[in-house]
Amino acid sequence: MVSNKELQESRIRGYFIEATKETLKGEGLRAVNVRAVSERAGYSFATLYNYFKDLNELVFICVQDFMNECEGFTVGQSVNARPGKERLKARMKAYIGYFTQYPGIFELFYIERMNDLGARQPTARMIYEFTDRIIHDDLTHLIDNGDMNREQAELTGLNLKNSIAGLLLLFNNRLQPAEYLDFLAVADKQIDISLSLIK
Amino acid sequence: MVSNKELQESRIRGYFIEATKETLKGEGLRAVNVRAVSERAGYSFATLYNYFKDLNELVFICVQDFMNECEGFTVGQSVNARPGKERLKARMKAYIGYFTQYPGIFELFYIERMNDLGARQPTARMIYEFTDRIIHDDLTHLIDNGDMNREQAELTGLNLKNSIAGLLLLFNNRLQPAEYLDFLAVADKQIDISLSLIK
DNA sequence: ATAAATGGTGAACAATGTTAATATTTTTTA
DNA sequence: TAAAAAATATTAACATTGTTCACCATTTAT
Repeated sequence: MVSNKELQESRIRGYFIEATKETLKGEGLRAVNVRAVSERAGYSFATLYNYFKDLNELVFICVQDFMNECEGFTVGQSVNARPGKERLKARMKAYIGYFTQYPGIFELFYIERMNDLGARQPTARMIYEFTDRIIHDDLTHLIDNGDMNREQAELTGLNLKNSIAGLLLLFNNRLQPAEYLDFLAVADKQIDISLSLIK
Repeated sequence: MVSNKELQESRIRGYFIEATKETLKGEGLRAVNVRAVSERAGYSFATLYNYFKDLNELVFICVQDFMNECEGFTVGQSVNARPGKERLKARMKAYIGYFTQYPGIFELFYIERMNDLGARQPTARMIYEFTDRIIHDDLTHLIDNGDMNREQAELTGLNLKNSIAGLLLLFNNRLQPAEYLDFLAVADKQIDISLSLIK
């Protein structure tokens, strides 16, 4: 059971977390600063430090929430696709769509420096394994269906993880390709290459 | 012809650029700040602004130099490899080696925000096309040799570019895989997948 | 020799993260 | 219920970093 005190404390933490998430989605990571977030949460900037070790901790607490949201989105965008190659492709496209719609969240997942390395190691691993989780169902389905073997599935997953991270990095951070439509075409091609081990 | 004035000016710019490059290679991008670089160059921090628009401009001027260095390194590391698949693989490994040896340069190429977007567009394109340039010779060789067609070469290049960027991003920024030896093994696998369209 | 231009510098300001002392509110207790 | 104690929130202050500007020194031109 939770005491009143714990409940109240977790509510206030929630206000800060919500303010951070809104800022991240709206204005991006660079707009997230102690004063802006605290004002949005309805507190003075110093109050933040009564509930979080530092700004970095607060920011990385958002990762879990965004993961769930992103996973829900990709699954939702692929309900009508046939399990296997078709659904995997749909999910990858949704995944890419999510991170281009919210470049601030991409920054948070892949770019932002994790200052306190030891403490953030679990987060780093979580992020690393996040793509795997989204891919997992369909790769299993493809293996069970005899469309590829375990080895090929592993390689496909590795290639998807790396190439999509790179694709998003180059588009979000380097604006290459410069036009969104060109980017979508390249993304489409890239997914097809990654899935070419499937029978 | 260059006037005395131009020569002197370009020398001083060179001192700042050299100081920035040393800092980038040694302590990384986060150690690059106006006061540290200026002191290393032997001038006051304010002097920097007599020669460069801002710190960002100075930092991005280094890109060209590092590109040349990186290209020289990858070519040097692959002189004994047979042109085609073998040399391409050697070059990709050298490329990866360069950016893991100097994570600060990786940050500069792929991560660091380009503040003034319009002005930095050429740099962004240059970086985007840099990998292509390193890959180009061997892909051409493979096409001429009948080991793959033009379409397959394009896809291979795209996949290499994206997946290696992603691989480096995840290792340098998220420490995944956590051990360098594991990372090398993953990198090796990843290159093989990308090159699997070659006969 | 003096005036003008050039180049270099420190002072100063703004933004941001963070800490510590202070003020305020809530809770406890006599 | 009123005073004391505990908790919570806020303001003041400092450090770091990027940047601008007025000023000083030095060189160059007249």
